[in-house]
Order: sequence, then structure tokens, then C-alpha cells
Amino acid sequence: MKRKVTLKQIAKELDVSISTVSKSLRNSLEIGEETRLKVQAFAKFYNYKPNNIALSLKNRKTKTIGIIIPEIVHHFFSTVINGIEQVANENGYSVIICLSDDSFDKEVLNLEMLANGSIDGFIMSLSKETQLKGDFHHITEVINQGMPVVMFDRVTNEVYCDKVIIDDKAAAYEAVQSLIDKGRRKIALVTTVDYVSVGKLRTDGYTKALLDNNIDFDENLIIKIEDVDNCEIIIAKLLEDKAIDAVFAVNELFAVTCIKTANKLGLTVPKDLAVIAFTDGIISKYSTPTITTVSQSGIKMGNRAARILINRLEAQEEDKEDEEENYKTEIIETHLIERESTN
Amino acid sequence: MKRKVTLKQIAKELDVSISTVSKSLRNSLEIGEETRLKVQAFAKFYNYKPNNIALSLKNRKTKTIGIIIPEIVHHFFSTVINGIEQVANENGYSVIICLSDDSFDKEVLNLEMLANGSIDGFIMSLSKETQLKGDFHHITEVINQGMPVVMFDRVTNEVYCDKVIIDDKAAAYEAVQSLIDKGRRKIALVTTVDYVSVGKLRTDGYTKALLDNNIDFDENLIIKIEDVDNCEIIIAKLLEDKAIDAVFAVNELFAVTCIKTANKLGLTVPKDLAVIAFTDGIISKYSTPTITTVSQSGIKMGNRAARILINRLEAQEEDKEDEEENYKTEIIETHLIERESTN
DNA sequence: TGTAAAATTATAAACGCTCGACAAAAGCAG
DNA sequence: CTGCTTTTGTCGAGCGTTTATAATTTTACA
Repeated sequence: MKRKVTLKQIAKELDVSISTVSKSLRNSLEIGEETRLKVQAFAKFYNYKPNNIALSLKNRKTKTIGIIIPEIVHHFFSTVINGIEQVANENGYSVIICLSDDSFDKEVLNLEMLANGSIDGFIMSLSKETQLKGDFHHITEVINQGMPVVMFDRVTNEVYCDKVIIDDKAAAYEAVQSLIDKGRRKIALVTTVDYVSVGKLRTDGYTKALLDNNIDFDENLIIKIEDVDNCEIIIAKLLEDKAIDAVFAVNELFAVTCIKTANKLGLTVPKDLAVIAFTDGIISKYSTPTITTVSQSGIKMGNRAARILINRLEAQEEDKEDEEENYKTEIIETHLIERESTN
Repeated sequence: MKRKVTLKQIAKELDVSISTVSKSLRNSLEIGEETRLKVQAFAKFYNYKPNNIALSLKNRKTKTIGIIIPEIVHHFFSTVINGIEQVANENGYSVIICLSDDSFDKEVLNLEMLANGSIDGFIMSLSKETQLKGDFHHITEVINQGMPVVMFDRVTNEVYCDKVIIDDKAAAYEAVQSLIDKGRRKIALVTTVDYVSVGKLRTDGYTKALLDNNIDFDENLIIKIEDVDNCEIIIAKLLEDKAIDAVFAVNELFAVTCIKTANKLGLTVPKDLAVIAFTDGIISKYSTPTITTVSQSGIKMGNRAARILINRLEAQEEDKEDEEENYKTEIIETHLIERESTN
């Protein structure tokens, strides 16, 4: 077992100083050609690679991006990671990922752990608990320490930083409008609990679309689901009692559950019931019938978030303490992907 | 903006030496109580937290696990990550994730990048290209440098290290046997190209089950799919020409495509065609009909892999250069989850 | 041949932290 | 008051780099 070789070892072996070795490897002209080549050959032979940790300490930057998300077994979030990783990789950054499991405490812990030098900046999406609590001091704190943070999807406007989101309200509006255009009038909304920011916004879009079309807004047509696994009964109740002709679901799982429940009740999708869902996950494409969705491009979102963060990091580097800030919120465009569940 | 405070700053502020501060914070008895408390109070006030990078450099370990996987937008892999993260977190480790995109070169690059001090050990699953190429020198090299590697799922026995896998052959056997038990005789296999290790093993299990039951093995019933997106034609051909009564698919996507294709051809699942898939992903649970699967618990796999790696890291710590090795390969048990696609 | 200039290499500090070795001060016995 | 032990604190090396500065050697030219 040959352990990794260090500058020091090379120096000793070649009987020169450490700095000579260092400079030779960086091809400094300060070092005579003979020595330079000798050192380079030796280093190559022993497969010398500088130690990242030492470099990080010296340069005071790690070339690593910290990602904190609620969960990873989740099509949208993993897609965003994919998008982040692409851009990060292209720019020589690594990503270190922490999961909050939608817990406030874990989010805080992860944030603190990474903030102590492990990374150069954060990309994060808030945990449910954090959104419920409305406590963001852990985030403002790291920002105050000069660490850039980019939030995506589940954001809050109580924190000043760059953000990447989709226009949830407009997208929901568009989706509902498309249902109305197809002649549906009794449209239910199947959403999450209110404190999740995106859920709230999508509800707003839904409501607005109804009002703009002079359709009575009936609060009973909105159901808020806390736990996907036990929502069939509630959905069944909705379908049976309310004689609705369309469902707008804020995610795939809700949508597919609606379809299944409808089938059980003898309803045909899309004939009796049209269904649109948010999130362009994999289920929509493969369910029967396939589901019309509002696409949120996770890849694009990840790309943008990473781009913004890296730009800020590089800017920081140049004009040191310029501190212009001027945070921006980027909106990723969405579009409706028409599939079988709306005819 | 208050930058993070260091020992040095505290020392200067309090007019004591750096080591006094360091020792005070670690509650060393070498330092008198008065000073100790004073320093601790001051540090607390300024929210001092030791710099991870400096600690890593000093201790020559990072408390970070490197994960290299082919893709992340993939139910199984993200589940494994989840499993790894759980155990890692409980033991004070972070995870840094790199994606190989099934490319050999990216795998090598990622490996080299992380191996230079960024992490203490690897958990990885081979890229398709690596398996095709059969070149594993990049992996043996990091192992030789004393860095523990745990491979999972897509492994190779050309590398000596710990491994966590499922018994793909046995699991496939069991699945096919269950089809046979239900009276199906003409069972097709929808699989990937051969060089993916798990694909090969699952084929072996399929073949063996047929032979053990004296069912003629017909090579034409095996179709190898390279690209999920364009496989419908091939599958349609299989269903039309061969009059099969069951399909064993090596993943969900193949399975759900089979079902959809069958429906289009007027076949009913499970009546006319029984379907079993490998992988307990999310589609199987939500497709119509729901799909019987061979569950591979990604969580468990991740848990085990992390456990093994961490054990090795801690052992390494204790008896330094014991080098006993005795690598083990752990098998994660699978079981059949019966759903609607097999009656 | 002497010496300034140029070329080459070495020294040391710094990044932030830990820890063994050592020093200063204080306490105490003889 | 001397000498020894304790208590309390400081020094300095080291982890692996980079880089400014210092030191040395070569070269070149008067």
C-alpha cells in the first residue's frame, strides 16, 4: 500500500526544498528548467496530486457547494440536484448533500455543520417544519457571515438572498384555466397543508382562475392532504359527494390517487373527470391514463441556482468586499404538458 | 457582516495564547478554571465553531463519505443515498455525491477528485461504461492508497473490497418460479444489455427457473433493451408474435411499458399477461394495475453499505495498520411484493 | 578580477487547529 | 530561605499547501 505522496516527501527524496517542488509543479519560471523537469517527472511517477484539504485551508475556499433539501427520494428534488451537479461540475465544484427530512432541527444542524468551512455556499429548499415555524435565523446567520445562499422552490421572502422559483400562482392559473377552457366548471383542488409556500401560491392561482371566469368558488372543493398514504378516503369522499368534473392536484401522487379512486368509483378519466397535476415526474408519463402536468423543470432550476451561486462566489473573489448584494429572484418558466388525463 | 471567529482572534482579544483558548474550549484541566470559563463564555458569545477544514487537515480525516453513482434521478439510487445518509448522519459523517452519468471518464475523474483528501472512504455503484470496459484500475488504485471502498448493486469481482448486493440470481429465480406456480409457461424476459452485471445475473436466474421446471428455454423470449424510450416497438413485437403469457422485467419502466403495450394490443393484465418487475420503485405502486415486484430495499442497502464503511474507518483508526482486510460481501434479502399484475 | 545583475533555490509565514513539551508562578515542607 | 511539587499557562511543531522574501549561486560585463 503506497500512501499518497506529499510535497514534503518529494522534496526530501529529491533533496530540494518544498517550495522548489511546489513551484516546479506549477511551472514557475523561478525554477531552473533542469530542476523543474526533474521534479515534474518524479511527481508524475509517484502520481502526486495536491491535497484538497490543504488547498482549501490555504485558499479559504473549498470549491464545494452545500445542498440542503427536505428529501432525496423525490423526483423533483433529485432532478434539481442533477441540474446543480451539472453546472457545478462544469465549473470545478463538488456538491455535498444534506437532507433535512422536513425537520427544522436537522436543517439547522446541517446548515451549521456545513457552514463551518466545509463549503463555499448553499443551495437549499426549506423544510416543511421550517416553513411552518417561520424561523429563519439560521439562514440569515450564515448569510451574515458572508456565505452566499440560493434558495429554490420552497422559499421565503423573510430572507434576503437569491432565489429560483417557478411562478406557482401563474402556473396554477394556467392549468385551471385550461380545464375551464375544456368546459369543466366544477374543479376541485387537491393540495398540501397551507404552510408549504408553494401550496399556498398554487391555491391562489386556482382561486384567481375561478374568479376570473365567474365560477363560484366553493371552499369545500379544496382538500388539504397531510399524508399521501392515507388520502384515498378523503379523495373518495370528494369525488362522491361533490359531483366534480375536474381535479387540479398540486403533485403527481395526489393526481394518480385521484385517478385510481375515480376508477374504483366507476368514473372514467378523462371523460367524467379531467385531471391535471403539478410536477413533471415520472408517474405522469407512465400512469394509465397518462397525466397532463404543469412541468417544473427541475434541471433548469438546478442549473440556474448553481449558476447564480457560482457567479456570486466568483464575484466575491474579485472585488472582495464590494457587497453590492442586489439579490435576484429568477422565475423558471413552466408549461402545460398535455396528456391523456385531460382530453 | 461578522465573519466567523477563529481561535487566534479570541486569543488576541483575551490576551492569552491560542493554545490556552483551544484547551479551554476542550475543557482541559491544564487551564485554570477562571480562564477556562472566561474563554468559554467569550467563545459562546461570538458563536465560535471550529473550522472543519482545519480539523480535517490536522486529523487527517474528513468525516465525509464520497458517493459515486451513475445517476440520481432514479428511484433506486436515490433510495440508497437516503439509506447511506441516515447511517452517516447518525455517526457524524457527511456525504458528498458525484454522478458518473454512466460514463467511465466521469467516474474516474470524480474518484480522483474526491480521493485527494476530500473524503475518508467511498461508496459506489459502477457506471455502465465501466462495466462494459471492464477497467477498474482507478478503483484498485484508491484502495491501494488505503482508502476503503464499498461497492453496491453494480459491482465487479475483479476488485477486492466490501460489497453490498442483492442475490439477483436467486431473486429472479423466485420471481419466475412464482409465475410458473401460477400456471404461466411462456414467460418472456425483458432485460438490459448484458454487460450490466445485475442484468446478467437476473437472466441467469430466469434461465435456471425455467430449466428446473422443465420449461423449454427459448432465446427469442429474451429481449434486451438499450433505450427505454424507444422500446415499445420491440415489446409490441414480442407480445404479438410469441403468444407469451407472462413477462419478467428487470425494472419498472420495462414492466409498465409492457403493460401499456399489452393494453394497446387488447391484452388484459393480469388475465392474459402476468407481469413481474424488479425494483420496488414508485411506479409499480401507482400504475394501473399495480405491479408485482421483487423488492430491493435501497434503504437497507444504503444502511448496510454505510455501516460497513464506517466500521472500517473506525477500525482503521484504532489498530492503525492492522490490514486484516477480509472483505465481505453482504446480501440484502429480497422478497416478492404481490400486487395486481399477477393475480 | 571584481561586482552588479540575473537566475536559481531556500526559508519562513500563513491558513486554523491540536497537543506534547516546556516554563513560570505558586504552594509547601524541611 | 532553599528546593521540590503543583498548578497554570505558553511555545512550537505539525497537518499539506502557497508565496513573499531572503539567500545563494551563476552569469556577464566593465
